[in-house]
Amino acid sequence: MGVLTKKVKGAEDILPADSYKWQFVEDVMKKEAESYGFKEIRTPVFEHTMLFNRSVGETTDVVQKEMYTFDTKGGESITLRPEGTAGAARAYLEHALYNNGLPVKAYYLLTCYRYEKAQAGRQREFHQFGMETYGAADAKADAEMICAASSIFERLGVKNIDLEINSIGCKNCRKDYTAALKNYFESHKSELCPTCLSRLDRNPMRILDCKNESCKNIAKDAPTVLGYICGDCREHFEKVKTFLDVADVEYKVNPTIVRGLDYYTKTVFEFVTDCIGAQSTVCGGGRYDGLIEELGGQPTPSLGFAMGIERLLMVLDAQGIEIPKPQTCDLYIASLGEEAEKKAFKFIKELRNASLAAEGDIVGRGLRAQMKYADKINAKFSMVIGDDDISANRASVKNMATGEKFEVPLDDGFFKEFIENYLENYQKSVSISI
RNA sequence: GUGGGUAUAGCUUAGUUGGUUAAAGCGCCAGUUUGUGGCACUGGAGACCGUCGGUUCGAAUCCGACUAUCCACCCCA
Repeated sequence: MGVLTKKVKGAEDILPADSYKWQFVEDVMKKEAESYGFKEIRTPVFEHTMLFNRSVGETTDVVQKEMYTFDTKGGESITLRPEGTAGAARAYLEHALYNNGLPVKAYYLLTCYRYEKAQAGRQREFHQFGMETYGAADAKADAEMICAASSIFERLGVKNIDLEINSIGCKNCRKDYTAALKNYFESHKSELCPTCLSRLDRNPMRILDCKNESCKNIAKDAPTVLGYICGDCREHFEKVKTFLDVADVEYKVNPTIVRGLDYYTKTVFEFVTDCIGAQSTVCGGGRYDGLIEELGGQPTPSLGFAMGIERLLMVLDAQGIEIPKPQTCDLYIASLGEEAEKKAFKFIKELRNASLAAEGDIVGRGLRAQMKYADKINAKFSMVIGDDDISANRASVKNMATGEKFEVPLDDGFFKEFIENYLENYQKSVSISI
């Protein structure tokens, strides 16, 4: 297969046979976000490279080795977004959204780009759903954010997904903690893996996240953040937990959760599962009180999360959760004979004008094959028009699920009879619900 | 960036110690006598067996390289 018919590594096609699954989960997400008072924000796929350097963090892996960065003909450095928070924060500042009153609540559904080695649950182009709140310092905002993520899983029927939370403190207490950690790991330097050795200077908190057995062993007895965070941060964290309890959201405190993007402060959380392979984090987020200020705005306590849609779909698949297939065709009209073909074509057009989904033969098949096609596309009703029917001014409509047949007139009375007597009853009997 | 696995029709796979025109199921198309789908039956299309090279009288099968893909490390959603 040549390069012309080969997709780029790490990219995926979402095919017609599967797109309904995406539409379904996206719809659940949108509805959920909107019920929490969030409105959609859409930002460009690319931003100035500096925006990500500044917000995601110069020392992070994402910025250092995973960004799709290029120079434009005008000499600007542009980067395809590796995540959604930076662009949303930029738009918040650029358009002074705070002037509409705080808090500002926004959600997004977008593609992200990271140049990583593709594997299960990790692609170079992937989709995220995310929610962001700006200008809310209270722990209730944290709890609300976590509730929103949690209820999306709940509505989709996801089981065995664990919420893990932690607090990594504010800028001040993190300084003390980082120093204590560094001190601790210095004394175990010889037992650390090479990667962790390099982390020791840059960002010792990441050592806690290492999967290497020896490092894990040392990390086990390392001082925990929770022992170092200041009074305010501690109080904030306690309040988050209290409100999660009030909302009946189950969680586990995991002191080793360290998010990989620099902007996080205080509350951090992840939803993890063991059913989709090594990339087990389906949703991650937290508070980023310093971000807006870092980008040049007024100090604005903010928070958010992002959910990987591919990973979420993998979870649904692994847990055997079936997404209802939409029944898209209301009426398939099969036709036999020249006059009948014209009549069918006209009817189909009129049904579509009335916003119904109608189809007919467009490849020149025989009656039997037309019926097979009607069955294949899962049409609700089918109808056969022959030249005889035109002179008789009657034709039969068939309910494809039950096989029942009904006579309908072939003139203007058709629409009234078909829509009112059959289609509406059918709709009621199936009653599609989310 | 480091490892490991896999590569045969659109999909899932079979192919015996190397031996003629490379199988099957699903899917697709057409038919099974007059104008009605699902079931069943019949037939058909569809594969340079990932690529290049080597061993051999002979390679889908053995060897090598490359490429693609998958999984894991790492990182993150």
